Amino acid sequence: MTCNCELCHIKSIFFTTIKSSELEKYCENRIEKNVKAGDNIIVQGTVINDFIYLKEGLVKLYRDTNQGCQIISLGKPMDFVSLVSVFSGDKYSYSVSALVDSTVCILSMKEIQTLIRKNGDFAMKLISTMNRVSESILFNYLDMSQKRLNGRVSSVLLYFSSIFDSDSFDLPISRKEMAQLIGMTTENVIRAISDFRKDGILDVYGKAIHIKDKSMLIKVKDFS
Amino acid sequence: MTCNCELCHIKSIFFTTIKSSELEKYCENRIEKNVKAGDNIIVQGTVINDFIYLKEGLVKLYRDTNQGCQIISLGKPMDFVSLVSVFSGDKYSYSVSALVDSTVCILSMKEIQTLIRKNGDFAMKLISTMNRVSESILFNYLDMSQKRLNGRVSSVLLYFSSIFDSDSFDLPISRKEMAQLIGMTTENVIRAISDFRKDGILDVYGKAIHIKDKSMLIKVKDFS
DNA sequence: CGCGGCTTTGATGTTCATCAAGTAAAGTGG
DNA sequence: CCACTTTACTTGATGAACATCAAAGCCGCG
Repeated sequence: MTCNCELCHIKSIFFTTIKSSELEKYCENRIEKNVKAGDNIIVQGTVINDFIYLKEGLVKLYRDTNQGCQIISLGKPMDFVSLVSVFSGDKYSYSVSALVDSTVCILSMKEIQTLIRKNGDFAMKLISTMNRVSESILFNYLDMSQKRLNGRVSSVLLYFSSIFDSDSFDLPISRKEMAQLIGMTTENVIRAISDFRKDGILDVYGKAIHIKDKSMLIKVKDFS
Repeated sequence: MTCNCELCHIKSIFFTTIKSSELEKYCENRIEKNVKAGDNIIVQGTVINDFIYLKEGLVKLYRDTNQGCQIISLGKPMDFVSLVSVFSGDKYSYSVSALVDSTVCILSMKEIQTLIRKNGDFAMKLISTMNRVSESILFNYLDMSQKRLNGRVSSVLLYFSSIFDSDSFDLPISRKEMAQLIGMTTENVIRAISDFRKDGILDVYGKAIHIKDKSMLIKVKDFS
């Protein structure tokens, strides 16, 4: 395989701290894998051997509890996939699956651990990246918990609008998944979207969303 | 100051990876500080210069938002104080204050960064400790969000029972703080505690709590 | 083409927030 | 040390937000 990590658009996460001469070695040992929408990338309860990150696409991080399925966060490239528990336990405490066709890169944990020990700059970079991601997940959660139904749905819609960089997009998740993400019931998510449609804030055709009144949607996010 | 880090009961967090000969240097540069119940240790919005950890006592981590004050988590020794944002931003995104008389140790961030770069074992230890703490805060949040009022209050009471290692203890937080911790109103926290008292699960005299029926309290935690 | 899961709407009930009002406790200044 | 003020605590009544249940249409997939 031709090594192309030098050209990878997210190499800044790890590889700015690695000399080009060394990079080739890591590059060759890595596995790049395409996953289809719906495919599992990580399964809760399995042993952690790999260090996985998302190169392209969109994923959901979730966990199954006896109260049902709970979506912890959505991840895009630059957000980690191999997140929190990678260095804290021996088994994954959550699952990850692709929401759209995606590409992941897989390195062995051992190799990463060796890098941490050998390359202090890499270690620093990794720590700050992981903490930034953990913090954003946690604070997003704290923000969400202060909002009511309509505010939470607005947040999610605006999140998609921002990552797709458009006011028109196809929802990459079902109504049910949105409910699992914001901690409400499917019925009430549907009602919220319906309200937005009736109020002229959105056009909705199934999964296709067009935001007609963005400033209003932002107001709902901030004051609801 | 006599260096006593060798004897510190929480030196395992950091200092098992540091040679005794070197330890003395870090030990001398550190500041040990006693704080009284109610005192601030970290103030949201201030610049991060120090690496602070809790040696003894109990603290609350909280943030002020325009919706009011939100308690993010409680921390005891071995849980970090200088948590998430230490390596992810330049300002604290939360405050920390002591719930009981406590002792903190303060090192300079620069020194810690030097250590990370120089000592790979230290870096690994630090990463896994920080991730373990981040993960436990996040998953505690996820668990809480699946419970209703009485279940959340049970969880908090059982948490205190476990850290004080007794069924009789003085609540180190007010009803209002418990409300901010579990995301409910003060009135409803009081009602929940009142219910437990009426049902013979607790004896309550102000802040003094005695758990009379622990198995019932656990059932409430698990099924409510 | 038929089955199961997703979506949608309505009706009903539960859980919790809000408002109000009063008591107890704790801090403050003379 | 006491009067005063503020903050914490407590209970009840009411209403809002959300879950649950039910029923029906839709869509995709084997």
